[in-house]
Amino acid sequence: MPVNAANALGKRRSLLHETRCQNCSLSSLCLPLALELEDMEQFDAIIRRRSPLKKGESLFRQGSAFNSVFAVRSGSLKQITTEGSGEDQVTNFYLPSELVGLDGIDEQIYPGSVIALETTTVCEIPFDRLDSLSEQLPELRGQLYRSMSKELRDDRKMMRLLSRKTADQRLASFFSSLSDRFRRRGYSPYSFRLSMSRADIGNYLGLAVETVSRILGRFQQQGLVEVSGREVNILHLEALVAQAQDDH
Amino acid sequence: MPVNAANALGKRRSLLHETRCQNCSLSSLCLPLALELEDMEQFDAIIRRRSPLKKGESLFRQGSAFNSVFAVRSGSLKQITTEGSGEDQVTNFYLPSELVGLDGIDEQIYPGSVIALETTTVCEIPFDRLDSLSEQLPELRGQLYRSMSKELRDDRKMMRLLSRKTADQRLASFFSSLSDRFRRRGYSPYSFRLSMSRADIGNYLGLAVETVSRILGRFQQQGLVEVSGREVNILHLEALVAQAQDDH
DNA sequence: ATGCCTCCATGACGATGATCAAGGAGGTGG
DNA sequence: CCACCTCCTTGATCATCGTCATGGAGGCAT
Repeated sequence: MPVNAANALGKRRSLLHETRCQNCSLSSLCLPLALELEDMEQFDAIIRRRSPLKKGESLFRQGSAFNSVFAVRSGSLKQITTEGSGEDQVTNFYLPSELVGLDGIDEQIYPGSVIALETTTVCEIPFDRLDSLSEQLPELRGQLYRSMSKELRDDRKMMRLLSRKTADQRLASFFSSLSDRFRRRGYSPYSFRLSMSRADIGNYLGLAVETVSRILGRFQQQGLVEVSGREVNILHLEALVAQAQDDH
Repeated sequence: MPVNAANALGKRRSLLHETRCQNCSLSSLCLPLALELEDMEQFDAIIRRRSPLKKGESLFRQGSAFNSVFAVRSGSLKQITTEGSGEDQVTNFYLPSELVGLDGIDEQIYPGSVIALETTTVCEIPFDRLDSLSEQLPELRGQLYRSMSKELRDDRKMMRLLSRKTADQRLASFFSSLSDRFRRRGYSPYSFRLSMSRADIGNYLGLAVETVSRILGRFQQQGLVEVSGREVNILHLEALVAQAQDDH
């Protein structure tokens, strides 16, 4: 088969199979999850495909104009906000199917930069189109409300973590939460690769890098996990979840 | 005038002047802020009035079924979440015009209890009616999206506060934020009464009560504020705001 | 390979804020 | 008016975790 024929086929395949919500393996987790096939096509029509982001590239920058929300298709990202002359703060990590940018609706400006932690593809959803479509599709509207509501709940959990949990509990929470998110996406909840650095983790959890390192070492000694660089093997998930609770 | 006539008049007055959005002094801050008069009447029609909550009474309990969101009309409330056998965590304070309960949409359950800090009146907005009305009124829908988005942004700020700021900065942030919220509501930004206890403040900010006391004392010595019990007098708002930034 | 990054681990020290303890103030109900 | 309770303050001590410092490991370009 000539090379360009293969390319054309590849292009066609991706158009047919990869870039449409119906064929997306994430459709049961993503925004259109509640839609009928017919409605999904309408939704699909407003999506803009994006070329993949490379590690370190930003989806958008803090302060730039809000136009779209984004659904992560593959890879992962971090959100960072810079305030005054203070240093950055990692406020979120995003995994496939999660919605990025919802906190920009209010002021029509993105309140933080979002940066790819690895090669990452996203679906861009122009918000004005999404809003009008949500007028016609109650299911879509409901799902959008639910997504935002869930993010609010998750934030409250994070606030609890930051204000009441010890460093060990924070790390344990972080790993069990990651494990759970991988599980929901069909990956192994026991064995995965961290796409973020220790510094990112520490910043997110309100801990110094050194503390993260030390505690990971301790977890390893206790036989809870096996960590080698960014490869993680959870040996004793139960115990980790128990550690994560703050009811010592 | 006979007593029951006075009562009837009182009832009528409140119906005409106090219980309708058009006449509410908060309408420029509250959910229907973007609505035309005509649309506001529609919105008004789905509101359920509630008899005032007394101090300590709960609007709803953690875990109870989600049916409505609430707009605070007067007074103030705190949201507290209890996790496992751990102690309570104060996750929010609500002032007039703010929306309570948005984080319950997702799981159709309120994720925390909401308790009046003083005599408090709220407007109940059944969510299913709000949702259908938001189909017909794009302005209302937009405002709802914006409210949730704003809450997300505020949460991110709180996360930053909890993970990066010192105890002094937290208190300074808390007071300047309160000051600002009072100002927006037409009250003095310099002189107000705290409706929450030191314990609530500490819990909310991730600090021990003792620390809150000590730092308030220090602020007072520095001439930043005057505090007597729950009465607060801000003497040097600029300095307080400066303290609040974490760019020492 | 070699050098130069960034990232990660580990040790020593110190500061910030939690905990423990005790007492005062103010409000409420008898 | 007194007793009691909750709320608040202040002091002393201690632990957790941040900071500083150093060295190793791995990736990437030359």
